[in-house]
Amino acid sequence: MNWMALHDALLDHFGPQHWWPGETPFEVMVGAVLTQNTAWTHVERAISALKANDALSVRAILALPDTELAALIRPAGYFNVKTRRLKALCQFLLECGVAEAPEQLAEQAPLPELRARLLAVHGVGEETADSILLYALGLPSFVVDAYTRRSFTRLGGLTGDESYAAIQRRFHAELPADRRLFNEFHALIVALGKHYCRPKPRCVDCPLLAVCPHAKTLPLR
DNA sequence: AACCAGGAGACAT
DNA sequence: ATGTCTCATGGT
Repeated sequence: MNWMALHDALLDHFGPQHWWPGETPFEVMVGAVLTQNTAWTHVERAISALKANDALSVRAILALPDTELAALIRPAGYFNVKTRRLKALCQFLLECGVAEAPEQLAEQAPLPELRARLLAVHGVGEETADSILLYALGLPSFVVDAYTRRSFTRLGGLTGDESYAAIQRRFHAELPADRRLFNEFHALIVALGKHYCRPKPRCVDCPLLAVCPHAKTLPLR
């Protein structure tokens, strides 16, 4: 199948997704950690709580006692784990000298090095690193998530057992390194996943099957 | 009432 | 390198 054609079909079907839902680059970074294996609606409450307590900044988060930070982000789940991860991320930004303007992290190194430095931060795995690179810093690093693997497996573009790195290489090979394209495509894939590629699919009559001729014969898993 | 959500780390194999 | 367990709230 043609991956660019799939993007166009998705855009036509679902319309622009306006991702990432967040007002500032730092808010996007925090959201990237909080949404790990968690529904976005829960993350919104946690971020609202942080805002309501003037805690949505690098220094404010680092200044909060763990128990207080955990209480604020409680609705996002895994609050003890995410408390440590948020602090590790903020500590990293502080040490980079971008505590007041986290978006300036993008000026400090080329994309591959930035990615490696993010991956070295506790609690920042591949998807979180790429989410930060793409949606907070505006750099063309494709985000691969559970929906991406499920949707493309079901549409016939992947076998389903590829590693994260292998899937990302595939996207980078199939598409021009355009940050706006990567932004919209990933968001559209999530929209597709939510509607048609849940673990237990309710509706298998996906209107996008026309773009992916092999999809009809694929087992749903 | 089980199942799941825009994962990552620790640990064993 | 790859597989399994844990972390936790709140929707459907």
